[in-house]
Amino acid sequence: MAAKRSGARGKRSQRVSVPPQPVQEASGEPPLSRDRIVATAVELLDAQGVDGLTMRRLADRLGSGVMSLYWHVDNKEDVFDLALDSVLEYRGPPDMVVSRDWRGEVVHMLEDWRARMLRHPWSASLLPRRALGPNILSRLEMLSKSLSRAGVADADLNVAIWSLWNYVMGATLTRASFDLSDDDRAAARQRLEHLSERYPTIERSRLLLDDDWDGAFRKGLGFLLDGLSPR
Amino acid sequence: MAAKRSGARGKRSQRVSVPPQPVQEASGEPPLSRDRIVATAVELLDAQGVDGLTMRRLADRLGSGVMSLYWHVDNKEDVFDLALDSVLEYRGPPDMVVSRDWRGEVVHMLEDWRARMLRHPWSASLLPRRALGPNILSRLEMLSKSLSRAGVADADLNVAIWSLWNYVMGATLTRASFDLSDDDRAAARQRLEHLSERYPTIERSRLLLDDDWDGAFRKGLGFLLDGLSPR
DNA sequence: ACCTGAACACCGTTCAAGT
DNA sequence: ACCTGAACACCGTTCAAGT
Repeated sequence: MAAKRSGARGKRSQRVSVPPQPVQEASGEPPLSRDRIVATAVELLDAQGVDGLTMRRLADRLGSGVMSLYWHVDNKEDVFDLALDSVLEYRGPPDMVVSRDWRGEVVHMLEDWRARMLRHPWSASLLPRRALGPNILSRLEMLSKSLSRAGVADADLNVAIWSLWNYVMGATLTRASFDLSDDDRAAARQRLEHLSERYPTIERSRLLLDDDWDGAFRKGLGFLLDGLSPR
Repeated sequence: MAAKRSGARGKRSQRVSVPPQPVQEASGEPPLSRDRIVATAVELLDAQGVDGLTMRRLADRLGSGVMSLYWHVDNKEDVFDLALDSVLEYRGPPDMVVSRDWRGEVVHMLEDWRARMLRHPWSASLLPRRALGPNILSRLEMLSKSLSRAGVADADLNVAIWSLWNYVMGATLTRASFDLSDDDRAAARQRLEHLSERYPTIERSRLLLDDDWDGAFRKGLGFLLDGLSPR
């Protein structure tokens, strides 16, 4: 699948004559680059999930040979690391959230983090097993500052940060994978029907059927922050 | 763990003569069975991780052809589901933990859950993406009862359960994957050295170098339970 | 009822080479 | 400096068959 190169020829004949590009053919494909590879990897991951990203498919989308990728990245792991961090950027709280309101700041950052991961469901499952990139480190740095400002003791700071990390990761991972087909939901629902006698309490509270994920996330986060706040 | 049956033959010669097995050859291998497949899958996963489990290797260990497995299980996913639940059994709290102490009960179950998953590090990453098996449902049922008994309002019950689930899953997943080689630790340590100026706060608190995972888990769980307890 | 080998359509990466 | 195809050693699963 080396190139569309000559494929553009005669598609629409009204294109103005392009100034001759030194190396690059007049085709649509810009040259390969780390950035292009990462952006395309994210597209592919969004479309096909973790298992859907293969070096061959990635090269196909980029209109290059498979092995050309290896000039720009070390290996597939590298692609995962780069794609992951690229998705976790944080632009900071909106101005509305006054900077004296540590709780508002923290909630905003964590909800934004979760939302971004849910928009790229593969990212949540990758994050805990990869090295931490700059974007996620920035988020932790911000968290640390806010909690300090909130009066969390230095001795409790790391525990507090990890607790919030754990909560966000657990919630997002679970939500991301339960967001499957309706068929799956129906199957689960049916499996639970005749389980009532073995698990009466969770059956009664409809634990596995409640689907207000956003509300539950926010409310539980509230409880956790209550527990973390200096009494 | 179906049987050692004929496997004992000739190990120590003082075994009494075994009655002749009808079909099975005198070889060491008991016949294939779902249980044997699952037990061997767990061994393989423990030894080689998620990517180490392949149908071919599994068949090898079992001394059978690859395709023989497919008589007993539907596919590889099925093997994962069975292996996963087999590892999550809970035998209940020890008698020491008086049953009036809801907090002690909850902490015991959650620490046992985490410990089991850490003993089989592949299990944590599988749990959120697979259907919930009977053993994990029992744990949730128990959790639900304890929290009810503790006075958590019915309207908060599901949120409380999911919060604890999230915390345990996040903590265990993170711990399981950061438990890598010493080389990795050294590399991370070095990467952080010259990051101090970009992330001063997490650098100062040594967030990424602290390795009292067990202590942090327990302490953070304490904070969360504080937040969940009716005030 | 239980087990099998051959075959198919895939993988990631090494290597030696091309421009 | 950048890109390439062929080759290697793997995958999970379908199929048609054997006992």
